[in-house]
Amino acid sequence: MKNKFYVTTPIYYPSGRFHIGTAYTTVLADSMKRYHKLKGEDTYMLTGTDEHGQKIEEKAKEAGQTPKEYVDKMAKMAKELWAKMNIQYDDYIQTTEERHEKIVQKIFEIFLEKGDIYKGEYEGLYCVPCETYFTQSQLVEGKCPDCGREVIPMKEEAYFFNMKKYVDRLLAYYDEHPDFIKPAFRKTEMIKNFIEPGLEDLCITRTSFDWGIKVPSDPKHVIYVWLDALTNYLTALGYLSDDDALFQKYWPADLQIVGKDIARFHLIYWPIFLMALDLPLPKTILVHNWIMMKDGKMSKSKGNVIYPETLIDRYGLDATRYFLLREMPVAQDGFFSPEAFIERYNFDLCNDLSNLLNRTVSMVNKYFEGIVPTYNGTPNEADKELEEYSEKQIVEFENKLNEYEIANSLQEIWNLISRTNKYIDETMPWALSKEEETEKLKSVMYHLIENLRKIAILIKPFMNDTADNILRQIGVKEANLQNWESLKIYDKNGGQKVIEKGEPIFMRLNAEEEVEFIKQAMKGN
RNA sequence: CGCGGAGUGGAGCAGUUGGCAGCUCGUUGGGCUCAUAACCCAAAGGUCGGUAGUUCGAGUCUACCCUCCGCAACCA
Repeated sequence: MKNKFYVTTPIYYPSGRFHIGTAYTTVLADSMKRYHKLKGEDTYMLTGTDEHGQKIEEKAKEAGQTPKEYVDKMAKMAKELWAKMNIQYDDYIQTTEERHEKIVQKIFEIFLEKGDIYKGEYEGLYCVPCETYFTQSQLVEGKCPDCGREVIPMKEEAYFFNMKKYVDRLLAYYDEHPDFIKPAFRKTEMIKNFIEPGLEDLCITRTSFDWGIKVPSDPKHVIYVWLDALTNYLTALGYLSDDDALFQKYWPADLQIVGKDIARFHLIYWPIFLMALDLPLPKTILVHNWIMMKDGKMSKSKGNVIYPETLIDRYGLDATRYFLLREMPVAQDGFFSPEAFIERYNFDLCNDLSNLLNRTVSMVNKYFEGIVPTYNGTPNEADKELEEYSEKQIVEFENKLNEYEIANSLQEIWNLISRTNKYIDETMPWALSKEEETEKLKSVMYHLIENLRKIAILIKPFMNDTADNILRQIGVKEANLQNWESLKIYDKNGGQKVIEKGEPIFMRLNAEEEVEFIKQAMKGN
């Protein structure tokens, strides 16, 4: 029986163009999926868009479209971006699809019957012109943060979910499942900030706007964002539908990735909803931080917004994915800067990785007419050491990745790349050639090609095309030398022909020019 | 007020269970020539925010304090 791996991204709110942060979350999910797939697991990845609510209604009006026309257009754009980024999602859910809306209504009625939902009054500070409620802390100088006008206390009839009923169970669950929340400090944050002071019941309906899922038994109410949005992870699998085969197979989720802005909803309300439905909880919810700019958050007015397309079009998909994953620490905010991007490109990708491939292919051609020698033991002192080091790095890599320390796991791969570059200097193949130490030279070439093979497999989840390119250039064709299992093999490579002239996978960039290019692109946005 | 995170050589960061302070970039010097002026080696550079304490020994534990960032509940 194969392991299964179900990974989700949040459903994004399509009120504007997706920026690099959205791309980051999705690349993270995609990479984890590809990693588990490469290990032979049965994987399933879900992404989508959260398409209800007042803001969408407004955006649609601005665009002169119906809300549904608007969200369909946005979903199409999102899918185009994910195609461009080679995201292997298995399903894309839109919360305006019938398969979702029907089930959300069903879930609402279940909660109502169970007595988890009750009708009450929502009280808040209301801005009449903006038709929006705000909390005290959202106000700017006591006034509406959007239009600056006075807000007035208002009440409206609303349904609430009885969160208090489940608090103890939630805390017990936190306690018994240390892997449930990563990084762990998010758990402390939730407990200290929201649970200990007394968890409030969650308002789950509104009557002040229309663009949402109607409550079947009380249709003047529209189901408010969180019950609608969070349940997408279930409805996409066909939960409570006529065909729930996917649900049976994949639930509970193995990994749910969310940004820190929506941590509270995923770490408190979401598990409680699941408990109320008597469903198992996801194994891990990974909360990642944000991509910041040197001068703070990305914003159009600061002219520091970077879109993924800009980087992909000029530097390629793999370089962009590499930068995001390598530079963002997950548990801490990461910083984007044009300088850092170009440095990563030039140093890590060109100098270290691409150059290692290039010099190796060139030497195999020069010394052995392009035929990779077969394994002949370890006649060089350095061979054995390299083998041991490589083996160790693969373990380190997996340890880090399994803890979702993505940036560090990539670091471990690059340590292996550096070590392999160093191995060339240690063994000095050019000297071995001159001295006609053929057996030793063969061993060196073998070990270089073998390490490149392993490096290619290791980077495959993150940089698929680059991995394939490396394997092609070193002539590795058999499938059983390209899968995850084959990382354990060290003596079955060889005999094949490398390409005659190495093709640089990354070419060195002119740092000054490119930094300027990215800066201009950011201003242009 | 409260809660969470961070404060380590010029810059950006690692430092699970306390035991000679590491990495990348930059700087300086050297090596090599297979490779994209790339690659490899070496050196300089830090009283690990502050104070007090626990300990044979603390960047790592405790207390208090300072600075920066974020959160503060229905804003997606």
